[in-house]
Amino acid sequence: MLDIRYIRSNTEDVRSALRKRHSSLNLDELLAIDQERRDILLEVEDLKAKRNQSSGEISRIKKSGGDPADLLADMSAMATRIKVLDDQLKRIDQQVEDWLLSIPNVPHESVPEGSTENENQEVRVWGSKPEMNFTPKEHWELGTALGGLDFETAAKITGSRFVVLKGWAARLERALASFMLDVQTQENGYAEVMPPVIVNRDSLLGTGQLPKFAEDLFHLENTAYYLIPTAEVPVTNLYRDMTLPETALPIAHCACTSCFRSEAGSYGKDTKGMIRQHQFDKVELVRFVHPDSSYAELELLLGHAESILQKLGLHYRVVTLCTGDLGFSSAKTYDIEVWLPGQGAYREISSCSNFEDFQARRAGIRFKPHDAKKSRLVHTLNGSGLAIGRTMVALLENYQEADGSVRIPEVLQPYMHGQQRIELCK
RNA sequence: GGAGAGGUAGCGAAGUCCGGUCGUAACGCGCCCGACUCGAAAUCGGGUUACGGACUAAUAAUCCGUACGUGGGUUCAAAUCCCACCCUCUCCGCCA
Repeated sequence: MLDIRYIRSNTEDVRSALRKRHSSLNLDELLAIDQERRDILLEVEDLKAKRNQSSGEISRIKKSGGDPADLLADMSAMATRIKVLDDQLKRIDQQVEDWLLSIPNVPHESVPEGSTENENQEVRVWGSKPEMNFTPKEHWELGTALGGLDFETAAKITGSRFVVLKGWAARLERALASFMLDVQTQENGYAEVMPPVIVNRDSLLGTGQLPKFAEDLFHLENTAYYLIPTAEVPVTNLYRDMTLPETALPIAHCACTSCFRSEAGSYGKDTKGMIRQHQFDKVELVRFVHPDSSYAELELLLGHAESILQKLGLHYRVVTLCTGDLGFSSAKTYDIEVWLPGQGAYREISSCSNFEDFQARRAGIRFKPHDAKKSRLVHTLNGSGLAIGRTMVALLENYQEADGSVRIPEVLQPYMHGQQRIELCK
């Protein structure tokens, strides 16, 4: 959410940001209702000031045994008017709120302009494509043949876009989670949490999934609860409506949770395999930082996510999302795209974003500067470190051998009871 | 699921029965500044909510409004009375 005062005084900047995002929102309407709101506010607050004064007088008159009948008549008329104005105000407050909740974040100046992912900007490439003297297979083919991935059974017990992991695959899922969490907690300073994967509306409003993107979420029938699409939601909301001491910043948390996405509107995309599932596990990194350092913090966060791929020896590239591809709440996002030899494509495995104060304003996350009276909004950042299912996909495709087996990278072997190779699962 | 108790500043807590300068919110603790001290403790003095609006270059000062879990209602006036909901705690039931 943007600050209405910022929109008022920097209207052209916001308009230009909306244009870059190809948004058709018309700010004039918002500015008009904002003006109307303040006009009403002015009148009703003036009346309330008078009411407060008279109320005190009535009290005094009554205490000294007098009769405040004249004042009471005045007050009655005033009360009626105040009620009318308060009702108007409530309606218009809601309108302003709805408006503000629907305006996307302003992209950072370093974000390239563009309309589709084709205009994302490559930042760097790490490693190189593995050399294979055979035609690499896709992960679902390998994983199914090796007995670890079972899409058919998942379809029976639940439906499409689910998978049953068996044997080595189930263990590899756990191994990856442990490995990633160990790196982030032991080397990169994140404090691990395990939050609920079911959250309420306020939490989803706080991070920006609601009200605009309800169709992407699983809503639990007859409740006010939703399944989380990412641990970003519960972890960011750990500090909702709190003012933190400045010395506490930066705060860094990591969490491994299941994530649930309805994938409405992605029919036909990635229908085979584990790339796009309704349920998947992900290690998420979340940082709460001082506004002055949030872009340095974004580079740091990106590095933490990259370190996992480097340790796993997986070739990847980093891209900056262009304005047209940028998420609603984000001011700047780097995607890490891992190379998948079977697909012959780079695919997103992590997304690292700086939300600046966009989420903090919605969620009421502030800090108290040591040298100032007023609290300020923190900046929030998050990134995947990493999506576990997609990491398994990358491992299968990158470490496959001509005979259909798959090598396990050394750093993971301790987590796999020393297993060095995935062969047919009995 | 049943019964009971509770939700007021950073924390504890008074006020609620019987509505009226009680929200810059008693009192205690904590925290900040000062005095005393070589320094500290103790003691003494002072200060210490957030948000919105007006005025502003200002996220400074000042003025006004709002907020006693949340949302409604009654009233000239609600922390206080009425209704609904949420959360916490205790006991019982059920249960991984």
